[in-house]
Amino acid sequence: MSSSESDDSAPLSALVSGLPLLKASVGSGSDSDNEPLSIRSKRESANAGANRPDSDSESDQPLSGRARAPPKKAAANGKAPVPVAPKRAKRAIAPAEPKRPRKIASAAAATAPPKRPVVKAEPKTSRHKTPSANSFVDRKPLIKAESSVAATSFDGSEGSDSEDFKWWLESKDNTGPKWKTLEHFGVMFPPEYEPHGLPLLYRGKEIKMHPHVEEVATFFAALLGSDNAENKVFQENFFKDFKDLLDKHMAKHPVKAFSQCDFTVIRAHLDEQKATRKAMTKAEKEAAKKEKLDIEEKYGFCMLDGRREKVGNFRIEPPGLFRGRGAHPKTGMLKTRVLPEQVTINIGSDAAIPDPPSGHSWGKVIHDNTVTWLAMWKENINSSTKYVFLAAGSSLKGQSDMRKFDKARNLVRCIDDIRAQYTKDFKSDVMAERQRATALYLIDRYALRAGNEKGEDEADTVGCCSLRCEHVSLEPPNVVHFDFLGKDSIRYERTTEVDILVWRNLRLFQKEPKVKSDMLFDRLTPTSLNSFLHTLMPGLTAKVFRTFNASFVFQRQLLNTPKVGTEAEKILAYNRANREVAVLCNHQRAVSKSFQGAMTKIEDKLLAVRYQRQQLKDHLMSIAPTLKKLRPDIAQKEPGVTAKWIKTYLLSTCELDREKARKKFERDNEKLKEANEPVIPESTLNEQLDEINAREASIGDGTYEAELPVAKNATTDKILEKIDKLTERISNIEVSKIERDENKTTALSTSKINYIDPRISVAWCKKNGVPLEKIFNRALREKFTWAMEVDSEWTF
DNA sequence: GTTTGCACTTAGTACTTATCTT
DNA sequence: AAGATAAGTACTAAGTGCAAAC
Repeated sequence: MSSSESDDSAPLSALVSGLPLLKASVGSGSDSDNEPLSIRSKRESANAGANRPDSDSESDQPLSGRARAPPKKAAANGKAPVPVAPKRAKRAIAPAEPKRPRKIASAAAATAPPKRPVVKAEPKTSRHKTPSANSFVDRKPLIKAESSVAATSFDGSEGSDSEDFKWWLESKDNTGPKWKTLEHFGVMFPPEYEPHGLPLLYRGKEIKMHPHVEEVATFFAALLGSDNAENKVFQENFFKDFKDLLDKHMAKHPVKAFSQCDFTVIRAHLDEQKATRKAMTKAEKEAAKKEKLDIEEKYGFCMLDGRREKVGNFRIEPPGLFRGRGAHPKTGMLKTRVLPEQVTINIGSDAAIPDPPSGHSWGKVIHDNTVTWLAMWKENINSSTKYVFLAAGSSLKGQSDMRKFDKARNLVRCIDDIRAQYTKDFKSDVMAERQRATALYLIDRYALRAGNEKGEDEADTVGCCSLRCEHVSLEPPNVVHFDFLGKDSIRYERTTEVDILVWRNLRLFQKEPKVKSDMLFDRLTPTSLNSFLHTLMPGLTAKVFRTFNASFVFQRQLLNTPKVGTEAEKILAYNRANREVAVLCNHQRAVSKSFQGAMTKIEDKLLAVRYQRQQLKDHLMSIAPTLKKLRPDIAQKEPGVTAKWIKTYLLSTCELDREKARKKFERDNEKLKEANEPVIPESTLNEQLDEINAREASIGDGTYEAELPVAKNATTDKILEKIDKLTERISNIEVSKIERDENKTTALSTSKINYIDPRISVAWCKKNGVPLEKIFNRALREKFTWAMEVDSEWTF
């Protein structure tokens, strides 16, 4: 069980051994490391050597009774016939009305004084000034007046842009209103559906559809060939909604079965449209681009406390088929069109209320400055709320982002105590405490999510608190195998060694009479866990551990950056550190369709270079066999470069060379023609082709003598030099191959955007003289403006 | 204490644009 | 200059966590 045994399994080995704290080659595991690590490694070794009397049998006694307590929620997957109250089912069925008036903009302030000071004006739903009538906007120059869309916009000439405003220099707590004044242009609606009039084929017969029906058929046609369209549940849900529409709008239609529906006519039309769009002229493309920019100029910005700030998702989500992830029971259902009447606008009480689309009115207009959203509507699938927020680079988002990282950074100081606490609680006599401690260990070490309870009408995914016995299998003496679907139905699979007490606890929590579909931590909920965490550090919740560990691991991994090295090498080290974090957080992505092809290409390239090196080695051995003593590598055979491979390779070069010769011939002649000069006769090309053909024949019968990649009379030194060059190329290709393979399923962006404190990266850039643009794209630089001023010595 | 609603963060994917190869 | 590939963006689903309502 020595931790060293996992070192052979590549850079990510530390995870296998169970440590989010990866083994940095710099000061790995030594107490010279940062404070928190040293404590942790001490605990690590203490636990490893712990020779604690096996008291499980004793502690089982008082606990087993509690363990028998029925799980809060039985398996949602229907595997277990445990009687379960359909907890939230009614939520989905229940109509939206009557809604409890939990928050009425004006009344709330009067009746129950909220904790945060709320500045609210009375609703002014009726007051409809047009934005252009607004004095504020009036004073602005009409920019882009020629535009069809935006006659006015917040162009930044008044007030200041958010980027000039260094909010992070002012200390600001999280209490109080989120803004004082707020002006914006509302939301943008998707275009109305334009019927194409093309039929559905039912049992081969054309059926022209009502536009409302046709629209939905077209949604499905667009997905033909995708995984969604192949998914049974998706098909069923789609078809039910589709059929309802058919029944509603088209009397006596023959459509009965999905299997008889053929959407290919519509699909062909969609493909055609796509091709047309692709084939647009440059001017047309420019015009479309400009139109898009104009829209963004108008809706894409708002004025918040007099500053111009970017709005995030100002477009109302268009109708379509709900693409729930994983085994979502509602996937494929029709997501209906959102009308202005369903949209609530949140705006400053003194601001002009944006015009709803003509002939429509807003559902509600409120003036709630305790929230950050500009508009809101309810979506019909899960009746969840959709919001229009400011963009990631805005001051509001930036402030909460900074608070998030500061909180995680706070944990650096508390983590030793917290770990000591939960380690102690592994042995608690109180079942709930033992479960809590064990769960916290998993959250801390493996960056698991809290794991809130989920409904019957959602995909069956879990986090730490909602783990079921079936998700964890144990192997003596202390090996744990996790296998479950987490957020977005991404599989979490990991085999690891844990603290022996954790292992015994997990065994205890799984004990009969529990069955595999029972909750592992039946005495624990995210709420109870979080309220316990609050007692350890203000504001501490389960998710903070993810942020903390991600940033902490990242900073530690960056110690591997070579002190002397090229920029590329440093960036490589940076990306490796990033990847460690991504693996820790289980940030995955689908393997791209082109991956295998690209991989094969790299392998071919690698073999081709190896072949060259083999040729040189062979040559050296023949002209200077004694070199073998000095350079034993010369005698080594290149792996993969077999006689069979060589033959195939050489033959493939013939084909390529023929193609090259033809192309060159054509190109040259075209040029000559243009210059009115005599063209090269076809016979010249034929001579070249004949040569290649002859080569091909000699390869075929084995008489071919391959050309050396060096001059015939090259000295041994020259050849050795060339070999070394090839060796470097080979190792470069191999590294890129490994990188590519490791990145195949790992997404680095999520951790970079959400988990890694940007100040670590900024400090690293300053320290290593790497320009920030090399690691943060424009969006990230905008998002993290608040982090830019730290110096090179800043630490998380 | 439990349930529900709400607000906000986190997440992967589909599409678009920029850059590299050939 | 086109096609391939990588990088970046837009989109929206799916989480967390707080607090009001019951």
